[in-house]
Amino acid sequence: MTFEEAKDKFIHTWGTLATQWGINRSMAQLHAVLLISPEAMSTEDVMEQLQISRGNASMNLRDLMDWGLIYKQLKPGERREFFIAEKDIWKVARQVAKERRRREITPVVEVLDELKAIPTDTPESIEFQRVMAGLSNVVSFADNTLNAVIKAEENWLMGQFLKVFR
Amino acid sequence: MTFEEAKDKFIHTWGTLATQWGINRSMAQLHAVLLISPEAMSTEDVMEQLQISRGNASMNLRDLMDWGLIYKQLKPGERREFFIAEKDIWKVARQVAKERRRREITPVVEVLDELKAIPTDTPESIEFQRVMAGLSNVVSFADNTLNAVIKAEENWLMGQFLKVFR
DNA sequence: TTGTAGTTTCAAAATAAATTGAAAGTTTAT
DNA sequence: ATAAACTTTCAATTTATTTTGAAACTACAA
Repeated sequence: MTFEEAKDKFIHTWGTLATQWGINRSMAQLHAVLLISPEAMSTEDVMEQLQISRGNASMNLRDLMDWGLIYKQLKPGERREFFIAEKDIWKVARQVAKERRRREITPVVEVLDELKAIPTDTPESIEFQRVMAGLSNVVSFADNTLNAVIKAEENWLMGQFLKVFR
Repeated sequence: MTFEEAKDKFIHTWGTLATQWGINRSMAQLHAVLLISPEAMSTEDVMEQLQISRGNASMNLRDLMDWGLIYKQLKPGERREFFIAEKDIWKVARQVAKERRRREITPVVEVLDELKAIPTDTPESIEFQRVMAGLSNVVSFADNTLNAVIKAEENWLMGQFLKVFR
């Protein structure tokens, strides 16, 4: 397999995979392209490489910035904007964990807490309670696990930071 | 909030949440309904409760069985099939972890292993290698974490099993 | 100002995914 | 065998999501 083929395969695979999670193809492919590019790229560059429209590129680049996965880079003397991906993959994982936690875990916790509070009189409501309690536990576990990832890396970064001043 | 309201809220919330993961609304709502039902339910029952078509119910009940989240139950003297959900929420979590691992992690590992093998000559291909190696690490971590969930519960089950013969 | 290079927005079009419903298929009882 | 009760399948429809492209907007330069 040549480098070009490998590159295409990666971009393509990443796009397909992302669809299974809630992420759209363009966004995943934009991320893939920027991840493996040693240079910052302009909107025009990525549009051409992925054969997508200007609007699509613009919107998804913004979403990627909202997720904290890519950054704008201004080149001196250049009018247009360039984009560069966060290259520390653990930081990428941390960002994704953070976002997913915020979007997916937090709202469930809130609803479950609310639903755990209903009275248990009938057999149906007792069963309901049991399920809510069980789900609460599982969700807490997921939440703690994600937090561990997020915090572990933060602590590691903090460690590196402190070394400098030792 | 009355019990009926809580029930509706749970079913509705679960359906919405599921969409963010790759699961469709009907499947999630069917699961929710069966989870909180103390009794096994017929296809007709769930169709009526969720106001969905026979075909939709049939297909999604099958998918839920494929995921190992619900079971068929035959009632003596009854011709039609009844469905009951796996009520051990940790077992549910374990099943979901297993399925997602199989569908989402395994294929990525394969592609990454293949892509890690390309030659590193140009600056571009060196960068590419770095990214692939980094992703490999992260994916391995996710894989190990999921496995820990899966195995922890299996060991626990195995422990319970062995107790009987002690 | 006015023009130019660039970015963002958003209604409309294209694409993808979920759902329906009726026909075909199964199983059991008579 | 035939019918009745029930389940599955799948082409057609509906719904939801993604993508396009051109107009509106912004920032800068002459």
